Amino acid sequence: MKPASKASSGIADTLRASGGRATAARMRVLALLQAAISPSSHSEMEALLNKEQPASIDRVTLYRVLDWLADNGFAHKAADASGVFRYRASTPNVDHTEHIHFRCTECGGIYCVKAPIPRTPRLPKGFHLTRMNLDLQGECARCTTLHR
Amino acid sequence: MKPASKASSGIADTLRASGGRATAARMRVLALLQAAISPSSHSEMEALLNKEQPASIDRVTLYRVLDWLADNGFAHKAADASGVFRYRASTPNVDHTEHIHFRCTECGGIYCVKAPIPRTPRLPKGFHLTRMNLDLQGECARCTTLHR
DNA sequence: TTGCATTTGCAACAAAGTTGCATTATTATG
DNA sequence: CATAATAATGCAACTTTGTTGCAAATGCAA
Repeated sequence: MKPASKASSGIADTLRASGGRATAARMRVLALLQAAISPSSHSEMEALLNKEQPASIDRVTLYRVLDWLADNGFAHKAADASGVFRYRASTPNVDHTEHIHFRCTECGGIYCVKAPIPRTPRLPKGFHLTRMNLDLQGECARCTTLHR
Repeated sequence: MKPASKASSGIADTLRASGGRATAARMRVLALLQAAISPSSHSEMEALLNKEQPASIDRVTLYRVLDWLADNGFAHKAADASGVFRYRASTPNVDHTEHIHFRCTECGGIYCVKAPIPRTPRLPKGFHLTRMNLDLQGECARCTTLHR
């Protein structure tokens, strides 16, 4: 038998797998992100959390939890059309390094696009490339329909 | 003869054409936007303006001028990846949409790279692409030599 | 040149996000 | 199970970015 330090509730193990700790805040926030139908802002998450349990997670902690989730591949973070960051649970078991992302400027959602990565352009002598990023922007299907 | 109210310096007439007034602030800001190689933020514009003439345009006025230019079709306004609004002249002297930019992470310089733009990837149904941006980062030739 | 609406500058405010630090909670280890 | 190490949290204060109301200045038409 394998007792496991605390509760091995799936999400907890997943979080621990990244080297970090499986805290109550992280699990609640990730669960909410996974249940959300569209990318959520910090203030929206805060409202949600306070609704299900008043004065639950500190403002700053929520910022840090969201960023931690994004930094560790559990969520995507992107600014929406009005410049506010929105977070969205990422699809597990998908490697995001080898494909292109489409960013909806309306809702901030990030979608994977099946397309070949363009080959590295030739640079003038002496220039050294360390990062190349193809950024697609526009309006996603959901926002297009909702919007009109 | 047609004396024209004040100075008919091209830009002034263009601005007046939209029904608004051709003020000093609007002309300076539009000129700077047109000269800029990449979209500029409010704070960048403010720094530029103060460099060429200290304490020249009020912070709030600059916000209003930029928004007025955007609202009247002289500029485009969009939030960048970090959530800050950036403005770019809508009819710049040089068209920067058809080539790629290389940003030096050392000196911040931006260089135009002659390289073919990758062809537009196929998107899922309902998705609308409005901007595609290939972002190259690294060290420019000058910094590479200086640095080592 | 004058009248008047439009712009500007100023002050104050608001929202979004960050930082430093003391306290608390998680987890590995004995 | 106890506990020490350290990672995460809460709190207060702060920064940056953007907005609003209003009096004073300016542009423009007549």
